[in-house]
Amino acid sequence: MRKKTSMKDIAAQLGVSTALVSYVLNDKYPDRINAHTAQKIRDLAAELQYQPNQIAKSLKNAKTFTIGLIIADISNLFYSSIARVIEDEAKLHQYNVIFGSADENLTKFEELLKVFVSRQVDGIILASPEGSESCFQFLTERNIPFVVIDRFYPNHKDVNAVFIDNYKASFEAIEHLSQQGFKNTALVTLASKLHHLQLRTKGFEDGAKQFQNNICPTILEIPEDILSEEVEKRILQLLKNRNDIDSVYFTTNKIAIEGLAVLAKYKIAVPHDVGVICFDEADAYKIFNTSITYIKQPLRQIGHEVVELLMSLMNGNKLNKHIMLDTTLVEGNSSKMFC
Amino acid sequence: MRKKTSMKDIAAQLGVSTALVSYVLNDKYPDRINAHTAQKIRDLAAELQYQPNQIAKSLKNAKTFTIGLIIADISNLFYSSIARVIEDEAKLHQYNVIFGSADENLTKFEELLKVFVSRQVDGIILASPEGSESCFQFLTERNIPFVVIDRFYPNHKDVNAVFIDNYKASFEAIEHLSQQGFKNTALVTLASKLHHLQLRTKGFEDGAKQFQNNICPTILEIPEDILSEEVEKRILQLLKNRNDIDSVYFTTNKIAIEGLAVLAKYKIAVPHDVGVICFDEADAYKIFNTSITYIKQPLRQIGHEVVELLMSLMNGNKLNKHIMLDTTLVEGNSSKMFC
DNA sequence: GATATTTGTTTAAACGATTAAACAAACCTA
DNA sequence: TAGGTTTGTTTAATCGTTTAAACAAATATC
Repeated sequence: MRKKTSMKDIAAQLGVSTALVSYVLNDKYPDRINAHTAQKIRDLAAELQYQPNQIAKSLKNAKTFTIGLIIADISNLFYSSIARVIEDEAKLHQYNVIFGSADENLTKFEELLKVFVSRQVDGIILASPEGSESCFQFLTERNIPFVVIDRFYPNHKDVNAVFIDNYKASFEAIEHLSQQGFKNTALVTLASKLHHLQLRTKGFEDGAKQFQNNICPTILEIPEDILSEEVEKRILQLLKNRNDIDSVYFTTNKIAIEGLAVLAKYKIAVPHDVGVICFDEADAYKIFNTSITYIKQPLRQIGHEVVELLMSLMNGNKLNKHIMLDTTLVEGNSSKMFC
Repeated sequence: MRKKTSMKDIAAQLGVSTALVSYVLNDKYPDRINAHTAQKIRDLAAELQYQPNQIAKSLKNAKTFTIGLIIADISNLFYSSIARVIEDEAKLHQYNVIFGSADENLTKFEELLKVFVSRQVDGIILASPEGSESCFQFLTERNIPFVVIDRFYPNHKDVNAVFIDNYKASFEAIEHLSQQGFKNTALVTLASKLHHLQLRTKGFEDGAKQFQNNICPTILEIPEDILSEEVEKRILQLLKNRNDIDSVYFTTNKIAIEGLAVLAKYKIAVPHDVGVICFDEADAYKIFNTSITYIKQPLRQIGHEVVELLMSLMNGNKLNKHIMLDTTLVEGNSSKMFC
């Protein structure tokens, strides 16, 4: 039940000032301080298991070594994987991460932002929800460095961001399907105005036009808050009643899982009855009776780039970077017509 | 680029003392302070978008409103779901969460613990790895409230913990399989000395004895750090070469996914060729061609109980609670012999 | 009208660290 | 031996809050 040791305690026990203790433990004037005294201080600090009070340090230095991370939902595999990488990368720079889930909800998001500002985080990484653009000004005014991940706001080109080439990923996905012989791909996506999702749709449309000669391809938009059974109904309708559609492209892993579940449940054979390509990885793919072709995001690289960029901003560099990374197409059998 | 507003700024602009500002903004002596002055202070605070410096508050009050969370790996669905619930529950009490992944690695774990102590977290929630028992004394000495989740250390009955009835869950899983007609269940589990996993094994053994008259049931232990192909080989060997085994019980969701993937890949029909029951939920189950029977942990309740318990400890209550919660068996077709 | 009470506000120390500046003693140096 | 330099350490202010205690002016009490 011992009280936590402070510099004061060490100083008092040795009859020196706290300044000296601070200098020694921070190796401040190594050639000035008496070696013997220094050793005594270090020994006592070790004996009392002194741990500096990071809060006091933060107050004095106006630096908390904390990064705030706001994501849609920590229990979504994509975001938790990103969170994991960011945690590791931050640790390399002695930074810690505090996090919050915003659930694509503007109010929650703004609440979190306020809390992070209150806690004097040195920087923020965020995947901000629809309509959150005003936060950019809020943070800029307060001089708080931040980087947007996953998303991109074309009206805010001044905002630093790390994201993937969503358009190209989609475009190439359709190119791939077409090369494999699929002539009419349908898109199943989230109903959302978020630019990165729009780009996935755009890439799909342009790909369909270019590679499948399809000016007006089928698009199914699933609203965010819809019930699982309703999703099932809509996807089933698309797949059962439309013989002209020979393949499907799911634009998020959540939707892909819903979709694959429907395929499994209604014994729609992949790729025989319908070809499949998905965005993002998922554990679930391992279990599907056909190996799944999917678009893989470079998670580790995203995490690395975003932390490096943020560190640079926190070091006072004025930057305006848009780091766009490439995805990889991991080929399974779900997109092979003749297999 | 405006500097952050402090109480000092507000006080200076209105020609009052910071004490008064503090009293007003914290509603400290509402019937003492001149209503007009109070309003002026509140107005200016709003106008300048004053956000209290939580760091300074923490230093003064010796309270950070921060909970440290150490889990094995934030990118594992079970832990990220728990993290999510804990985040939400903590928020209800105005607490924030800082987190770290320990990867079942003792050194990383101890590092994290030190960082959290440094940062003066008010309490810690941890799923501590094998061999980490000495941390309990470390935390107790420093008077830092903590609660263990998921795991239980029988040699440390003084430690507060929230966990599920692993033994019963396993025991009932075998009872269920036996009721459905399965006569010889094999266990596939992680090679680990962690007590909660041992209990899953014990429950299985006792269940096999009781319900299947099997004194020495088959157990396959998978080492933690093994390659995926090697896992596949071992599971395949078990399932293909042992005709006497009619069902399998996977004790973690990670292992279950590996196992189900093997079943899917080698067209081993479930439940026709082999019955299946799994521990923990997974998105992946949705996609399997048979609906999966699994043991569901009450995640929300675990998160709720652990935060409530920690809050109580942080309020100075001396408690010694072991909160054991029940799991639910979610019945799918994978464990129905005649389906 | 002297004293007590209430009302409204300020003063100053504290939390645990950091750090510029001051200081004292010991040691050159010419 | 006076003045300068070096060595080793302390003093005191500071970061942004909180809060007990002090204080002054206005009001109530007898």
